[in-house]
Amino acid sequence: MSEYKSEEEFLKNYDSSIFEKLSMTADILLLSVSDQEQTNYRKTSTKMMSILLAKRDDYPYKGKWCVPGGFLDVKNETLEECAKRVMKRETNLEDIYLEQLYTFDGIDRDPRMRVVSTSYVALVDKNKLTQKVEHASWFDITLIEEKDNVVEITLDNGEEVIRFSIKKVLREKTTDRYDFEVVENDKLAFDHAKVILSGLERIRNKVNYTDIVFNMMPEYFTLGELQQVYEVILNKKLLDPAFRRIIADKVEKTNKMRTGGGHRPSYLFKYKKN
Amino acid sequence: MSEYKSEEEFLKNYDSSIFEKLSMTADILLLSVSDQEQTNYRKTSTKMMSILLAKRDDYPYKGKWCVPGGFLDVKNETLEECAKRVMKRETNLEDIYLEQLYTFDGIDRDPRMRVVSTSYVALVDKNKLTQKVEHASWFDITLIEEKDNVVEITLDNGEEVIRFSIKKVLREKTTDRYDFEVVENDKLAFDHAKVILSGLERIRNKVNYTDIVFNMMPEYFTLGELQQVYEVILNKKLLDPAFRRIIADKVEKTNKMRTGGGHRPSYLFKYKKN
DNA sequence: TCAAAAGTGTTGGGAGTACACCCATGA
DNA sequence: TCATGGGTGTACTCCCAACACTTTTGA
Repeated sequence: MSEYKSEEEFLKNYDSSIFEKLSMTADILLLSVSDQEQTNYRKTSTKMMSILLAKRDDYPYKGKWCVPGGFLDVKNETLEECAKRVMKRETNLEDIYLEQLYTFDGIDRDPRMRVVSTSYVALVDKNKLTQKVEHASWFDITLIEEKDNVVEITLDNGEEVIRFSIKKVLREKTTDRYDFEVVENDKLAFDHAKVILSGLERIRNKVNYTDIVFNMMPEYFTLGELQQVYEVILNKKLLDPAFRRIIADKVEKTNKMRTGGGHRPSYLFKYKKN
Repeated sequence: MSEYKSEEEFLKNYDSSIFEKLSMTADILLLSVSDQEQTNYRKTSTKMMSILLAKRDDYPYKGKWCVPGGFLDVKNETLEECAKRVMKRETNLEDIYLEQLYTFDGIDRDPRMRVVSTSYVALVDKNKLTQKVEHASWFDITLIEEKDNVVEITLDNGEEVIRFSIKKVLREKTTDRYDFEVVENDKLAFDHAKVILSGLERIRNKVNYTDIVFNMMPEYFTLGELQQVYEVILNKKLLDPAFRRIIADKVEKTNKMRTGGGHRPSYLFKYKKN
């Protein structure tokens, strides 16, 4: 910032290229957990991660899907306020978990002008969603990590399937950071393939040392349901006794029970706020 | 982003308030570890974290200190390229550790116009710095966490002392996130007090589960020196045997030794790249 | 009756904590 | 000589993985 040594010099440069057609967007990676229908009356429904995507019908990305976002109103809002406004518009929800993810840019990100995008991750309990969202739809996420650092992601909303793969290239050894290179992607606009993977990894990393999952849970839940959410985020099966011990002091047993599952009923728990 | 349903509508809004006087900067939190002189010939020099600040002599922050930064050249560079350019300008260093920290904004951040700033943390081994930097100076950092979630930070470059304090207000329980409220600050421009604390916390969090410290180390170092760097970042004393076991497989013993310390000489180690 | 899930107890290994101890140096 | 830091061994604690086991339900 010390480029401008005086007010005069600053004003002289005021209309130079730093102001030229720059705009910002806040993009929201809205994640939740969905229930898959089960045929066997005994089985509990399995869960999947899901993401809200919006279908674009504007030039130049007509027909492509993207993470919901909106342009920053430069005069009137902060980036986070912008993110909340987009959330409200897309889901009619307020006061949900929102966390800044990363600021993505790239000179050719948008062919129309220079756009820098700050992305946010939002987590919701899908049951809270009442209104049917227009031009948007929830996609179930399947994520497969292959051995050569290639990640295959499949998004499925029941009607359309989006597939893309990303190669993780080691960028820096000391902190184990990777650059994401999109290998294949035909249906996602912008660099949203990268945004999605970043967000999923962020949540996965936070699961083990925070209580972040409770933002995706309803008020009352069984320990089995909670465990399933952990499992779907971590993408691996957990052992029941270990899991129960670990989350024991994070939850509070209620006297409510869930019956009707063709098996022993389970107590409902809620998040202990201490 | 689905605000613009068609190209026409998009173009109609092209010159609306989203383009009005928006600019971005990349700000660099350049951190290192300094050696304090020791009077006793036996004692090893103690270390402190240190930060590079630039003195502003431009309106409206004349006389204040700030984290070095520069405006994004909208047409020609990415934010990260901008950060690297600033690094090069301030320190003449290239290829050092650089990590995006957070995108700070706030409508009134800069009184002249709307500026959104993406901050980066850079780590260096101070010995690599050859050139004397103009208008900039290294400050030793003292950080005291008080019990009521107030953090006192003192920056000292030998001539001038900058003191500020920040209150950490719980923003969100599940992931233990805090908002920073600057309680007191007279000598730092913009919101750089917050930027500094964010960066210090980021590094501290990463110390335990990454090899990030090695970015601040010279090629050869003793285990005592390495331990001191861990201690100064974590702000607590570590036990020797435990520390040695933990970092044992991250370092490689060389046959070089450091003598002349008034005590048993120590082997020099280097980072094991595996 | 029995498959499925709820829920508990026990054991062992690996990681970190704490402490005790010896080694080598140079003013 | 001795304060100072370099360096190692060991015993203890705690957490978590793994496994075995019992309980309860509804078609």
